[in-house]
Amino acid sequence: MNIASILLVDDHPMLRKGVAQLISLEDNLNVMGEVGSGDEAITFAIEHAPDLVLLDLNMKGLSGIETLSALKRAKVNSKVVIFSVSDSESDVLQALKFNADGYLLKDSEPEELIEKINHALAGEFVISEPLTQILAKSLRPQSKINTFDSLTQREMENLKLIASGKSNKEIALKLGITEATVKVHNKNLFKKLGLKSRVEAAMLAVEHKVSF
Amino acid sequence: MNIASILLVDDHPMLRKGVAQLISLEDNLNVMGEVGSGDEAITFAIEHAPDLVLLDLNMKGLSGIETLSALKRAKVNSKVVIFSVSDSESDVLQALKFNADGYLLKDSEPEELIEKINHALAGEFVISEPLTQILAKSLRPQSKINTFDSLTQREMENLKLIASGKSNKEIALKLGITEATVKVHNKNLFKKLGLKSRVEAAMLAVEHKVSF
DNA sequence: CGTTAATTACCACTAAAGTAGTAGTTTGCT
DNA sequence: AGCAAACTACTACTTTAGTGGTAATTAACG
Repeated sequence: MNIASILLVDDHPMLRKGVAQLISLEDNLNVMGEVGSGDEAITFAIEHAPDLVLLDLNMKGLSGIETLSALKRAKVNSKVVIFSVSDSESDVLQALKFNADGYLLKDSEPEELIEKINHALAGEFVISEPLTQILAKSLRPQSKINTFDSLTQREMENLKLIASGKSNKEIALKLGITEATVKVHNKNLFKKLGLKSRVEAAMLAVEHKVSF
Repeated sequence: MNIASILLVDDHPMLRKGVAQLISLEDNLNVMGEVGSGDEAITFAIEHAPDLVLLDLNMKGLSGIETLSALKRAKVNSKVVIFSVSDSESDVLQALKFNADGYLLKDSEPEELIEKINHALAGEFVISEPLTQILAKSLRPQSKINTFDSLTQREMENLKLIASGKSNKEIALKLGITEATVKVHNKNLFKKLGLKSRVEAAMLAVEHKVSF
């Protein structure tokens, strides 16, 4: 196996040194460069095409996510693994959304870090153990389904049909009621949920993973 | 710590025995019962309220998912962990959707199984290692983003704003163009994607995880 | 037996959304 | 230079959506 080149991106030089040291102990890994900002990371990555970029999330200047996004847009052929202290759901999900190749926590054990980096290099998506629950949670029906508790059956049916792209006329046909009645249900459900339009209703429905 | 009671649900007696044996070796775990079908599982669970149900997915009669769904509906206060050979995305996602408390693969190492069961009992969501990638994948933007390749920049912007619930007027304001122009863009993008309304556009956008 | 909530339905509008066709600019490509 | 694509804008409609108010029917609750 070849030696894999790694770019460290973090605005804390101390931490960079620590990680660099750790990585340098591995025979098959090589720290190709260290930079302290997103801008530098992008420049460096485009220039040198490292096999993997270990990217801090909370940086001054360009944020980690922005950097990630820029790297992916630039079609840099490097794996990009987020390396962060944050275990917040939104951070993890954002990273996923922008196609990070992994998300590792800074408080991981050194051995775990090395292991996961190797897996990431092999093309696997890697994520620190404690985050699996977050992933799972975000895929579940939100408990916020309570939001819909105030809706009557009919209103709920309307909501689902709206979210499946149906017009009022089609809904009326499907439910065997008049379009006027459909409008009444819509009006009421909009008011209950504080919505302005059927589009908002549809989006709310998917957010809360209403099953159609 | 108390001894946790476990119900095994699997239509293969041999496998049940194997797992039962494995579990019985643990001091803090106790196999409270073994059943071979979803129906029996539901009856048993309601009757005896085990701390955890280890539930096979592919059973004759009531499927594992149906059983899971029934158990959750019945508000049985047991953790339900799926125990399956299937690592297919749809199975895992379905299990999540119906609020399984975990998803473990039958080819897990015995130690891992025991460990994960304990974690599940402690309230954690558990999942076999190889499945983390599946979870991650299903959260990512589908590669189908190609669908939107035919759209121009402006059409794309319109799409995003539509999907964020904005009206044509609001879109016009935001983009600094007239409402008439917004309608033109909408018309064109609807035609390109074969859509009938902005609601369909919005739904397509979320399906493909367009970033807003 | 009242009362309330849910469902249905109409009317009368106002406001959005969507469709068709025409057309002027700019930009990039040949 | 010439063409195509993208972006802009307008006119003129037609269709959907959404709001407000009124009201009858039914089922559930106390």
